[in-house]
Amino acid sequence: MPITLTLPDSSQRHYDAPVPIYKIAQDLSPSLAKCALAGKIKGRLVDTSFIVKENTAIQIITAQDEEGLEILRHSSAHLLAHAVKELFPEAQVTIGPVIENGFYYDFSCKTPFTSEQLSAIEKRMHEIVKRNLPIQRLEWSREKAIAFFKEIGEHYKAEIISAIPNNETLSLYQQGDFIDLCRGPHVPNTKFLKIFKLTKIAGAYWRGDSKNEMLQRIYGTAWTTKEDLEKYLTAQEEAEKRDHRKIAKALDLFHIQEEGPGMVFWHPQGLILYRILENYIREKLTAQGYQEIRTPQILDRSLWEKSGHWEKFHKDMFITESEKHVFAIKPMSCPAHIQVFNQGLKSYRDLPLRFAEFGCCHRNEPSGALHGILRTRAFTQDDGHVFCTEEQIQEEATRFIHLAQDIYNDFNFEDISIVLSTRPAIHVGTEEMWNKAEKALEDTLKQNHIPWKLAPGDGAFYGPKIGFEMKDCLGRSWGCGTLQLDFFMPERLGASYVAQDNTHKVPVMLHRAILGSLERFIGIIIEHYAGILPLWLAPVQTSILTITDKQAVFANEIHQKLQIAGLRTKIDLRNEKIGFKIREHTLQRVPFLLIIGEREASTQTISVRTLHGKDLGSMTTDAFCQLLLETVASKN
RNA sequence: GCUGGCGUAGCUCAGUAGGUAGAGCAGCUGAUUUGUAAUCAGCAGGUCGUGAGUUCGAAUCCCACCGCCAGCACCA
Repeated sequence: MPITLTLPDSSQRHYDAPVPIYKIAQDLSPSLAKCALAGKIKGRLVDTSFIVKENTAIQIITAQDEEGLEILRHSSAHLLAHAVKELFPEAQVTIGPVIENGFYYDFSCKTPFTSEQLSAIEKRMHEIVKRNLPIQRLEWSREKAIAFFKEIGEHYKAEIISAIPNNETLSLYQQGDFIDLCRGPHVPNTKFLKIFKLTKIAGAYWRGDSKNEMLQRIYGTAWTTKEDLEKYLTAQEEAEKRDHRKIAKALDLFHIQEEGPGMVFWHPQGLILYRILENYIREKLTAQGYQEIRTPQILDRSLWEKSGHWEKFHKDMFITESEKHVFAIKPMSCPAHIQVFNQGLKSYRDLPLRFAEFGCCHRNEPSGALHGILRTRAFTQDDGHVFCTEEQIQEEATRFIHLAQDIYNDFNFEDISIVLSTRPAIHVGTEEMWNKAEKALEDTLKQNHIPWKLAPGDGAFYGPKIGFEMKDCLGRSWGCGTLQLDFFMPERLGASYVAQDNTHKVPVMLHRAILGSLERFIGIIIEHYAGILPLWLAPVQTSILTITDKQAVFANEIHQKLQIAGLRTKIDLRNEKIGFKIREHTLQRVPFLLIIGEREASTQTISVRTLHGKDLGSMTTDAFCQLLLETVASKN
């Protein structure tokens, strides 16, 4: 039966009989055939050995295509498993997917891999590549596949097959003696796999469940060209220099020590940044009709029992006691905010009622989760709770999202992902409530044309949430802003208002934060700006550097003027060369350096040098003040 | 919490057939009065994470604990 194939440029090719992809590539051009990794028909990726039997659109995939690179990485994972099996026959293979920038493969083995073994494995991978092994697709029955993997002692593989639905075709891929279960597609030959590097070893639970065995995971990265690989590795090294823990040490912002794991000692410089953020948010919230409150740090166990936290989270709370009463140090402020709401009778006319608190919370996070100031055990939330009617949800959610976007804008964040998390397996409240709540959040996102990712089952036990996630220097995501709908806790803690019809109704509560935790947000912005904070955030905005001590009097006058103008200034009168002073203050990332020598003193001007070494020339102190104040106001 | 790695001066790091510690920077003292990213010299600085053990002798070897780093799990 003749078939007609449509190419990406809309041209057509005719064949008299079914034809494999590699043949089509050959017919198109020999050079294309040489680098063909796979084919794409009807949006589905297939091996080059795949035989096309019907009229269809077709595309040849090479390493230049995004999908081609993914296939390369996937095949690299198989190559890794192949090498491991040759070197460590007793290791069992499990899964080996593609991830951002590379791949990993999980192995079950008695002893973990060492870093020396990692290089040996990498070397073996290169050897296998040189063997030019064809990679062939096999389609076996379930019985045959299970029997095969059991026979060769690959029990995890057998288990994986058992979990695959009966109606699905089982495909396996063979390169030399190595056979792995895989959906495919794969590159046609191991010779295509050259540009890769194994990066790290780590433990990982089988099926991502901590109750299961811990497997040994090997991570690798793979690229189309050597240059891409080098570029990636250099970029990683550069990214590591942005680590907020390193920068904070260099800039003397804060420290954490053994006696207080996950708890921050803020130094003077760091606290300046902290306070700027706090006051900035305070102003924004006040403008949005929030009223700031402050609630106790520890509260009696009975309140946490009522709220449901004791049952669900008491292992994660710090507990203390006094006179036979057990108290929990608050892990969040919401139950306390309801207590404030409950004081006095509330009318529907009071709603929406917006409370804000810079609530210092303690959570006993697992030791392995702690990470600088991005994940701590003590942190301050820019917390807030909106009490409103069901009808007001949409409007309040929209107001919140606009506010969040407005604030993130001031920090020039471009890479924020928005995640909608829906009901978890264990949750309170009725399905009807959840349906309503999830829909309300989804509608808000839709109405505001905000793209989001869905995270099914990731919601809080009392309600669904919208999360704003930001990335750190190494691309790890951290939750910052959040909006959580709660139809449950107000009722549980006895909140009510008098409605228009004179009945008592339970308000809906919106939990919300924009920075999330001040600690985490500061960590994120340090990495985001690589420590070079914009003027409005810089702990020291300008340093005055004298050439000799003859200019001390004039320098002090300037210092005083700048301080009166509300600028954060340091003065360096040390008997050092100007180059030395410039270097030190530059390393401290001070945005503007004022050089004061005899010339300046005699003309009553200042010479301004930017952090990036640009000479702004001489100007009067007043002109400089104005320049800085304008820059601060613009948040640039 | 789990797996692996790591923990030496204020900071960055060196220090294995086990013989009781070293550099640079910072600090202090002195000299230098200097024009846009490191002036010179001298001095001082460490219970080698903590505890217990092996040994004539431990930063080094063994064990336990604490913390940090990476990943996993967790993240109200």
